[in-house]
Amino acid sequence: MTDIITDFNDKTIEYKQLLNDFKALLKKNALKFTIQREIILETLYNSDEHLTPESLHHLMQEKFPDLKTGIATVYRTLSLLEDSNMVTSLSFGAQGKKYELGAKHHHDHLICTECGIITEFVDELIEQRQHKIAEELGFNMQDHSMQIYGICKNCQTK
Amino acid sequence: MTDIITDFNDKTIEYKQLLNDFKALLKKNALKFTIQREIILETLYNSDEHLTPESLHHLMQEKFPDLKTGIATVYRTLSLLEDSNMVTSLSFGAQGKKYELGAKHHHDHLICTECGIITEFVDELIEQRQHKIAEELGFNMQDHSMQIYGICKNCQTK
DNA sequence: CTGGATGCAAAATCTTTGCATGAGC
DNA sequence: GCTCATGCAAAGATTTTGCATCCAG
Repeated sequence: MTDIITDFNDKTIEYKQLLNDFKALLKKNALKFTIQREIILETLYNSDEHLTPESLHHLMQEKFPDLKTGIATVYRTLSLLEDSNMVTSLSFGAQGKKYELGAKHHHDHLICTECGIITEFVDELIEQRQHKIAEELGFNMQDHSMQIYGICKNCQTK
Repeated sequence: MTDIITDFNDKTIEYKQLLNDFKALLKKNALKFTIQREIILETLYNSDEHLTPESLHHLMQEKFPDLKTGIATVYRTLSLLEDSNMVTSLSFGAQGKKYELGAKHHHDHLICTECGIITEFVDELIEQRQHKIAEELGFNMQDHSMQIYGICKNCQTK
């Protein structure tokens, strides 16, 4: 029943496929595939962090200094991706929203409040219950996010 | 097993006690108990909604038109309360953060990504699994937070 | 070619801060 | 009385928008 995954190397979706999905989405809506949009998608894909519009913009400028993308384009593309459920936004404590690609494999977080280490896990039973709850309350579930806070084994012995 | 709570009438903490906690907190930090701070706490307590700074400010002005509290005071007090863990903030799709009193009974959130409405629930099975997972991974669990995102019944029919 | 996309800068929001005044303690 | 809190307005941040130009299809 339990299915705990603690490493993050097996991305579930290939970039190629992701890119194709994006292109299909654009075509379907008579929108255009631009180099800026591609780079935004790629940067999101290659980052394991949750990015703010600003940090995403910054990463893009680092990696592609020649192409000076405007921050407005980043905002516009993130909205587009969010509206079509390709990325999700979250915001913890601090100001501003953070975005991540929804296509990466799903996982929850176990966060040590001492040392900050983050362990990822998935529990099938919880996943199922979440769907059930959403259903019972009439929600069309799209996503979820869960964090457990505690003190990790290592920090307990200090 | 399932224990879904969608209404909010069994507040676990009396307002008196909450107020005392707040006063103790202030005293401990050599801060002052002001009428504005009291009204902010009371408004949070009497609201079943998750409030933005602006909506909180609005409610206060409705109920206490004589006392014209500045929005800056609302922001300052919310920061104070959040720093001392008396309130927690959440932020979903839309812009801006929403605050709620942390002293109310424990619950998780179901958030509509269309209209932003937040429904609360508790599921015993999930609570148990969380403890179990933390244990299995050697964590000493302290707390958790969970949000399910989706589209609410109402928005689905639009 | 044509309509959507971009960059830029201005505008609109949202949040924080400085300062003079007012109020707990 | 001191010191912190408040309100106001100005300053900062963040996000959105208008518009001329550019470019994918």
